[in-house]
Amino acid sequence: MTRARTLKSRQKSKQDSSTLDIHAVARKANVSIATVSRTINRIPTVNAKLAKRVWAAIDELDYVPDTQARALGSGRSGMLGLVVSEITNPFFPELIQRFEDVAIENGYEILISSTNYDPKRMELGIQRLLQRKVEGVAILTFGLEQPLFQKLADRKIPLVFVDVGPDRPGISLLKIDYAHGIRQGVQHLAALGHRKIGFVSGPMALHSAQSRSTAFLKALDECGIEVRPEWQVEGDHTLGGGIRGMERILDCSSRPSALVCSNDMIAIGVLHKAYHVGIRVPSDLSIIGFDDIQIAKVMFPPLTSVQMSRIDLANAAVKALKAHIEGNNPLREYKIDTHLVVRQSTDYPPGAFGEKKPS
Amino acid sequence: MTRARTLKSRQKSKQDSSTLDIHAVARKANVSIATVSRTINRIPTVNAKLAKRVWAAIDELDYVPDTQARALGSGRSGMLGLVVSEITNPFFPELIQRFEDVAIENGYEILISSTNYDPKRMELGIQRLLQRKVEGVAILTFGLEQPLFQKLADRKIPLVFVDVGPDRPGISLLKIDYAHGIRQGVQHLAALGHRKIGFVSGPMALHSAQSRSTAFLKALDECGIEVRPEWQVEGDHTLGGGIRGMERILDCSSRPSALVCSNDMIAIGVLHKAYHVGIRVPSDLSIIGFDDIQIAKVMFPPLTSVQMSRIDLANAAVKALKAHIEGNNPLREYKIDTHLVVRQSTDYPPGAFGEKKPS
DNA sequence: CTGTTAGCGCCTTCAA
DNA sequence: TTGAAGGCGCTAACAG
Repeated sequence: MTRARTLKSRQKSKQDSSTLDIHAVARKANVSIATVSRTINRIPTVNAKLAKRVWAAIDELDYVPDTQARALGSGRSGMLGLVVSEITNPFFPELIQRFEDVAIENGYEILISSTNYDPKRMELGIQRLLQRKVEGVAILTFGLEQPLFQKLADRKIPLVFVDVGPDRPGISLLKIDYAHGIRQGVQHLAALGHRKIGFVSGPMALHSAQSRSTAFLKALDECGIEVRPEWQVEGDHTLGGGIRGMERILDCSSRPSALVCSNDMIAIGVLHKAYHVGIRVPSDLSIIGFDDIQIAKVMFPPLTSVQMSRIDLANAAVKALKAHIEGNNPLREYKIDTHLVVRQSTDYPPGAFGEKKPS
Repeated sequence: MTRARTLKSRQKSKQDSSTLDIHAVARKANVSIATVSRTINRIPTVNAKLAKRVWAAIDELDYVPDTQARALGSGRSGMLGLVVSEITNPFFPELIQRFEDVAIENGYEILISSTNYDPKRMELGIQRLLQRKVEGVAILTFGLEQPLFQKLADRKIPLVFVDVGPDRPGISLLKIDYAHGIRQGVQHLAALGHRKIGFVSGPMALHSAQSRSTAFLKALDECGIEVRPEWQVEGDHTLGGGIRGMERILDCSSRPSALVCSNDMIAIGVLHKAYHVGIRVPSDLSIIGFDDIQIAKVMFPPLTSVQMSRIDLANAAVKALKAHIEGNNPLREYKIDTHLVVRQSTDYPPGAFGEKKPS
């Protein structure tokens, strides 16, 4: 069966006569390719002398192993997928950065897919993740339709969701304690004397937006503050959503003295609109955001916000995925805390002292 | 030499008896794997009837071709690398998003690598790009040390740089016309009556920061405005850089009435610091940013900024890379325009009317 | 502990 | 136009 040793030379762009592959290294180091492979993979049973020769050869040739081939041979792609809603919302880059760092620390590469709230786009993204044979996927979209992830689940790819997800093996949840931070926010406002508090929510189709809204209503109740439906407006988690939300508030017959927002982008939109119509923050209106993104602290005034740690989120996500992949008894749920960061967008309600009402 | 047909069963996690690979599809469609491959790759010579059968089989089995294997077989990874400085600077996500969109439209996947201004991190990132066998890399870091990209160049991987880069085949440049937008900015200030104009630069190690600074000085000269070295302060392209830059300006014996900033993050930092010490914008101090990131327009006051189109940048980068990869006479340079967007952070200098100086 | 060798899943020439 | 079969570069039994 020995066939003519056809000098391998397909149309591919071979630079020199021999390709810079594991064979070249093996030749140079005078060992077998298996030894080279073992050395690269840091398998401890390799003779130190040989290993040194191998590394030297690698160095000299400037050899870089081909990840694709490695993945094919080993059956492990070494990639984690990360699905986010919208990369242009500053919350996500901060999350992505941390996720990437942690993933790399753990020997994984990441493949990012941003859905932009578009199911079609999301489906394509998932298709790509599938094709690249990701070993696990963190879906940090905060509530987009889960049916779309069915394909991933079908292939038994470990998954991490935020808040809620199917109760099946291979799936973990990052349970965010919205209630805690939001309660702190409402209590903070109540302590300042606010009784007229509104809420600009995210899209109610998003579970996370619902949770925040619910947490707000509950906190209001706990403080014995009346809920005014008119002051519960729905936006989306963008600047525009905040601006439109504020416009809705402006239309109210009577206006709230404080507004809690479902995320910082909304809060910034609200703030912007407020100034635009001459409402001063915090003297006329107190505002609380959610997420505590980086720019929150340099807004004018610096935004009081409920912080949700991107670091904790990313850490937990990678940790969960890794546990699933390696079979190290992954947890079903990972708790993520939230807490209030008080800055200057909240203050006493107007007229709290001496009824000085702005005209 | 015929060896026992060992039922393929390495430790790998095979789900069922047969893997869901191209063979399964071929079997189901009653064709050879070659035909399946051709069908998937949309090679026109495939009989329509067969193709239909193949697609049906693919659909039924929910088959997804393995990109890794495909890459190995074809020698094309289908990936483009994108190196950015700092994913948490809002300028970059806007760029990344567009780059990704365009890349996908053109059949490429992207691999992002953010350097965080850290050479070590950058080297690791490049290593990863190499391992993944990217077909081209856009280095949109605006000026980090190029020697680090030697490895990419050595392997003849098509490269795109911003502003400057080695003049070699396979390398294109995105030439940004900083001068135009910055001149507009300075002229705008001059027209308002400003004669005392300072500049908060980015790190001068960055070519793009130098270019902006140079463009500023040139524009000043063109307007016949005196350059005051004390008012040229160096920062970095972050919020902190802006805050520190403003602190340096505050230390000056006499203060400028307007400040041009090397990017929006600096401008926002400056704005923040200014308010912090009671300087009003734009009545006491006019500020111009650069980049025109999304949040610039919702700052208080909305930031006047020199816009550099992320869309144009991303489009040109992918276009250049694609031209190189496919050998379609790529251009050496692609021009990117900049222009001023006037908002409310610029106004007449203090005392322009009736010498009303704030105490 | 090292070397030999059979795949991994696909692409692509080659012969039919 | 289709099918058969040899790589692509690497990993991981298996035998020594």
